[in-house]
Amino acid sequence: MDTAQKALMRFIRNFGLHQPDRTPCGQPLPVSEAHAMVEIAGAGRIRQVELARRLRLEKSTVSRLTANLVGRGWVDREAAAGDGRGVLLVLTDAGAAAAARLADARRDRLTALLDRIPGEQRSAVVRALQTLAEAADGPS
Amino acid sequence: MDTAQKALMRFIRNFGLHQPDRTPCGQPLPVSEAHAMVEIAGAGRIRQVELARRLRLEKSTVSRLTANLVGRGWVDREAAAGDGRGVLLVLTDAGAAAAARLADARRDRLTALLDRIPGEQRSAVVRALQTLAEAADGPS
DNA sequence: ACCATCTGGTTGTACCGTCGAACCATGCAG
DNA sequence: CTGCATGGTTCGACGGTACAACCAGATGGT
Repeated sequence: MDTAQKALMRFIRNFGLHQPDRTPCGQPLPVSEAHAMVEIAGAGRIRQVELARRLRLEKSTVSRLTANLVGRGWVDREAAAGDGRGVLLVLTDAGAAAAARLADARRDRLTALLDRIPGEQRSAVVRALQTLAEAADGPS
Repeated sequence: MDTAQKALMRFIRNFGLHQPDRTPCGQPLPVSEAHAMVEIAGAGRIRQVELARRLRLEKSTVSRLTANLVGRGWVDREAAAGDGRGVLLVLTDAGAAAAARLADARRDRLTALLDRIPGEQRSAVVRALQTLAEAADGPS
């Protein structure tokens, strides 16, 4: 459908998905780091390679990403038990607090968006988003 | 809603909106240029400043973007009639052909995505996308 | 035990994409 | 004509990603 095409592009631009650093939170946080924080917070303890898989990023990218988060004092690297190569990522206390703040900011932003949608359509839109995410889950 | 949050993030990652150069078309085209091509093709003849407004980008960004497109031989710059400052962007013949090819590739990709959605939900999802784009249209 | 291979990470290089600031030229209002 | 606003360009900086080269630890076959 052609209208879907335009709608998606319009959403991307309007919502600012194009703009690298427009993460609305206390500190202007790079988007990729925000995504990583969500994943680490959700997993509690996660292998770097697994994080790369979930974010669909190269291991080199994730390595650098992780270095940034460690630099912020939000993440600790631990040696993976039973595998001398692996690195386990864990949130520090500061990291957990930051993750909570980020979740708040993100929720605010999304709430603001959804508030502009008539109530009777809102749940349909949320469901559609889930469907879309699901559909995009498989191979490319 | 928290589920909407996760769905959106999942969609962003799964669909590869994070990855700068994953434009599926004949030539590996930078995403921003693809967006610009759509807009120019749609308008036929557009002021650079207006393009910036529609893409929600800085004029400096659009200036470079335009230079790239001109470099590809896809766009001509014309002087705006009645305003010595303005620049009018117009597609060349090659540019129009490229725009058509891009539209095809984009449609293919989106079709592939929508094909993974059960038929009875598909139209709802498309409508929801439009609603979302609409909602994200206003001030941030 | 040993070597080849695989796997997880790191570092180097390159590129895209964006912004803000400084700057220039043109238009416009008083 | 002076001062301000507007459209564009150029400069420098940085985020974000990929690929390739490399290293270290794991694994499996002989």
